[in-house]
Amino acid sequence: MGVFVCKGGCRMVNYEAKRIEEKWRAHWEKSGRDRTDEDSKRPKYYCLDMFPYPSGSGLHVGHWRGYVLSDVWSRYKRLMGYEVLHPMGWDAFGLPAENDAIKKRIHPAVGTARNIANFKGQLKRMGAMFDWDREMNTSSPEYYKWTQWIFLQLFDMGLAYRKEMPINWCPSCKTGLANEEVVDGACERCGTPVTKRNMNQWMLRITEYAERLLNDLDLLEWPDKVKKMQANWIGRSVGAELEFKLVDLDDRLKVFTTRPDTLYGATYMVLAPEHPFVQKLTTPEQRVAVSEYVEQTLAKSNLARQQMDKTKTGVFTGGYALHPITGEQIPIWIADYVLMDYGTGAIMAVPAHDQRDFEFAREFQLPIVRVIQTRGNETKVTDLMQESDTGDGILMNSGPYNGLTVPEAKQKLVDDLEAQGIARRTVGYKLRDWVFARQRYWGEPIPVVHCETCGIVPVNETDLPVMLPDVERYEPTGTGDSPLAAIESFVNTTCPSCLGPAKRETDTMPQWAGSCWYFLRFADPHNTEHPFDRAKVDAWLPVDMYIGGVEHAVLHLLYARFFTKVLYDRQVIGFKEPFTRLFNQGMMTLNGIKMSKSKGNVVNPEELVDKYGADTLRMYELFVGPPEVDAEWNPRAIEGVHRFLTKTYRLIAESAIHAPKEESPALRKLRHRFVHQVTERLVSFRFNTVVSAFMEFVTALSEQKAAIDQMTLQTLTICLAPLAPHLAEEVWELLGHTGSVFDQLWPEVDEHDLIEETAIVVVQVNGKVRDRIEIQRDAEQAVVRELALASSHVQSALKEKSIVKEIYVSGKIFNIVVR
RNA sequence: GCGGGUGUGGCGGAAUUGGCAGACGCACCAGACUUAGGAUCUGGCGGGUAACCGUGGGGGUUCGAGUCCCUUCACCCGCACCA
Repeated sequence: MGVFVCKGGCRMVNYEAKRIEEKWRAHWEKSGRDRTDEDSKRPKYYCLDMFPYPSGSGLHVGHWRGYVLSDVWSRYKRLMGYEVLHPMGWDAFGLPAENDAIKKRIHPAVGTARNIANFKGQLKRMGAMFDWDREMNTSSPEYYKWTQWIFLQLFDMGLAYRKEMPINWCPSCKTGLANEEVVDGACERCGTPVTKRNMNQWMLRITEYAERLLNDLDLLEWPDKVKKMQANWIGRSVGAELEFKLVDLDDRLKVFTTRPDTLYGATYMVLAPEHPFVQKLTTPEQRVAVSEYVEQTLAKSNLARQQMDKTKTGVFTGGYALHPITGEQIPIWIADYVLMDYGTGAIMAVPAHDQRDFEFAREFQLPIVRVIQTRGNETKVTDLMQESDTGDGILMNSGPYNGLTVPEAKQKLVDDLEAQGIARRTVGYKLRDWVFARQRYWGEPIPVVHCETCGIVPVNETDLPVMLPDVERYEPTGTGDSPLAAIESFVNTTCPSCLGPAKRETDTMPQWAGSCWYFLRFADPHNTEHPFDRAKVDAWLPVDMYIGGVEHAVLHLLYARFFTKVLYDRQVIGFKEPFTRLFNQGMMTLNGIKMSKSKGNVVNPEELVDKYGADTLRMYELFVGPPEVDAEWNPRAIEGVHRFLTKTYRLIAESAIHAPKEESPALRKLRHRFVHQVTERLVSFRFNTVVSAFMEFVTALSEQKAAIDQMTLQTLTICLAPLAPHLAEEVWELLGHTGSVFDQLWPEVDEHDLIEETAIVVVQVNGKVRDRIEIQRDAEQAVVRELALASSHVQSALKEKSIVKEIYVSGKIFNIVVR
């Protein structure tokens, strides 16, 4: 124990964080303290961090936040008697490594390995109890073999398919993107505006799972915000497909609508410019205008199509449809506000009751017919409408349906049209199938071959993994081919089916692929025969607590849920949802902006660990604010936490020597109140207030005149252990124990010790505090009243007033109402 | 536009079910110990001389509102022509 002599000659214990932390880290490593025991009789608890992409820039204090949180939680659960699985691994496929490879001519595997070593060292210095024996890396063949295996299952189930279609294309990353990766019309990674490109693509049929992905959100203890974001993204809407006959054509036009009740208000139709009917509907007079408009639309980037002021544009095709009931002719237009990949790519436009249709109708002087009489809107002169009216009401201008309510009309109209075979109830989703191929090098090769005679043939399971070959140049070709296409030894192969010559698929999987199932692999990370042993996975999963940033709300979290459901259907696992509970930690900001290397505003944890120790930084990360809220880094405030730990260390170290066995009743009360408070705040994830509870307790202890007893010191140490594990182990040893503090159990609270005999009652007059009086807890109201009225402060407030009413909240407040 | 969130001292933030607003920490001020203090310890610290006033603004319910209701403003996040 370090001791220094202060000015006055007193000897003081010195808190040597660095020495203590190195000592215990070595200790834990040697004893295997952090390894998860498969044979433990304790109940299981799986606490998982969203595993990191090992970037070159390492960790900053913002990254620490989530890892500290999960570690505190894991250690707390350990002390609560659970066998905790708290693993860590690397989401190691991805563009930065590849871009680095292009720039520096280092193989991505080399750069990635170096970054991983760096990350791992940093995480170890944090003192987190990761079970490093389970470490894994999505870019290793041992792992991606099974990612490819899962792809084969998807293929076999018909959930992976190829389709020629215009997809989102990032000209800078030179690859296709999923819908989820396009933010405000730009590439999520690099911010480059995304364009459309027609490509033959691997897709995953995630839409097939839309309904279950939506419904099963109910099973999850996730932040409402995230559930809403997913629900919103899936975007379920109930409606109907209606068929319209076309004038002079044999075909029927299908439209999707959620408002079949407004059928009589349909004054025109709109097709997406890409709609297959456009050609045949267009009359010779309109041909030029139409093809010009179609060309224009296709040339527009997504960004332009979205962000351009929403002035409606469009062209009349010259064609007409027939109203299914009245037989009236309805002109058919094309406009880019109708999207080809939603619904049927065609709509019936009801300008009176849809704002977009209204704007379009105004722009092109198309008729507007009100068919719903809404409350407070008595006008029947539809030309006077200033905007569409989407309110509820009674049908009008709708022939036999007049007088029905909106829900009645929806029901009856669809029933009637259904009877004629020209309507069908359907559900539409905003969710699109997942573009699951990237034209880049550093990813899992998609394990199929293209055979001239057999077509697309999956690689035999026994031939997995399809190894990612070494290449000379990593640059994307930009032609839509991945760099793998240039490697003949990779491309040329034999067909697993007919054994004839065939070519390998050269696209790779998107970065999300590996993270779609890594949480399963952690239960059995070294299995070479299977992706994992089902019994192990079913025993550990689902993840009890999943901690990570909210930025994955619809990307990773939706994809991982989809994979889980597929594997459940495939009977590879026995549960439908991967993550029971989710917690999103807030970001760390500096000068109000998100901390990041690229913005040049990172705070390096290494220096802080050197100066104060990891325990101080851990605790400060918690103290900085509510864990779910963004927090501004305050370089000074960490001092306060460090002072607290120094004080705590001294208090325990110095008290340890002469600590009596017997505890005083006062300390016993103090201790129980503390444990109660800290536990309550911990379980409700109010970690910032957990830290203040410690501060208050230690201050109260240091104000004690009597020596602090052993029980109190032990309790303090155990409670502190999840937050400051190194310090706790050290003082646990100083208190004379030999084992790890993490083999102890979290202290229990005796409710009896929380009850105080006396209470302070606030005396108010007309709601204003006038005095405080001490009473026996069970004092009768009459006694309290007498004491309250005896107070001189109260008396002066009562002067020349008469008492109207008295309210007594037992042991808390006595309020006298006067006039 | 739609959906969600947040507004409390100089700052970060506390405040079970409506019941003492400002816990805890930072910064600041004063003092102690010191050759010295960017160490440590003690005290103070919303505004106002006071009565009182104070949780973005206005209104309401209540004996009592940061907390509930209505209204309004500001900022943040998500979605965004999804028929």
